[in-house]
Amino acid sequence: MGAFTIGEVARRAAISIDTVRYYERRHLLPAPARRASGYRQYGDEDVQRLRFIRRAKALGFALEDIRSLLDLSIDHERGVHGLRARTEAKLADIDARIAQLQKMRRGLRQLVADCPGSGALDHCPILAALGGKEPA
Amino acid sequence: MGAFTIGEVARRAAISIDTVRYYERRHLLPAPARRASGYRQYGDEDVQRLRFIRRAKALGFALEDIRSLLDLSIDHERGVHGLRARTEAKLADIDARIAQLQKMRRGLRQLVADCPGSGALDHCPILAALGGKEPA
DNA sequence: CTTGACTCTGGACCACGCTCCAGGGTTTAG
DNA sequence: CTAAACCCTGGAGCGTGGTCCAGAGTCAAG
Repeated sequence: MGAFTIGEVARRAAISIDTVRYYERRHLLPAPARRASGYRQYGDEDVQRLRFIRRAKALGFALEDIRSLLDLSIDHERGVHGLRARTEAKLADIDARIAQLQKMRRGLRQLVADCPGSGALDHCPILAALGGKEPA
Repeated sequence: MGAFTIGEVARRAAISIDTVRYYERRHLLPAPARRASGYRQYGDEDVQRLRFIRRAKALGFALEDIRSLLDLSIDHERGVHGLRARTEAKLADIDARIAQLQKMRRGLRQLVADCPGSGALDHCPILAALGGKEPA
């Protein structure tokens, strides 16, 4: 369906025009067809791809990671060479991220639970935990 | 009771000398006393402060956040409220990230399940999981 | 006194992920 | 036809969080 201008595709993907061109330069988005005038022409698949990028970015993936995720799906279309290994590597990466965040979360959760919400800062467990002693 | 040089304080806090000076420029660390020669002189409280910064950073706080946390510690009456609120906000942010990562993880799991290393699929589950439709 | 390790300043530079700008050309509504 | 709104390119600039460098001075050991 779509034969969108860059402005339309940007609006549909809820990102800026500059960002669309930036992603093209960074090869996260394939170079689109051009009109005779030089205007870029996009389709629905580009909107999908840009939304994918936006969501993955919101999950904390670097653009480079996202590019490899996208490459992964291209491999998928082409017939799956080494796809499983790469997918599992990505999965391990995600698990590590989750574990890291959960560790962080437990630390902060405990601090909030212990925090009286009032009183002298000298007794604040958050500061105590952050400023605590270390071995060596 | 130290009277540490920048090298010593950096080593004790497990960060680089350049980073110590960088934190000073960014006002995360007060400008230290100087020897007649101009050498910076640090004390134990600086080591503590640098360790605080390192820990807070590991918990996901931006340097700017950390600077306000440190500033808050000056305001003993109000400090705890602000600190607790900031910590809780950070916690909510972390929870959201975990939830989204788990969603993505499920998508990738599905991809692995659907694609055991050979054969072809006509649809990418990652795109399905993350590139899904949006309102408008 | 010499040597080597350390420190000083200021500024350049890096990666990341945009964001904006100038100075053009194009498209479209009235 | 005109004017507004859009698009093009290339490159500069920005915020974050550092890292590295030159060219100079300082300190401690032998």
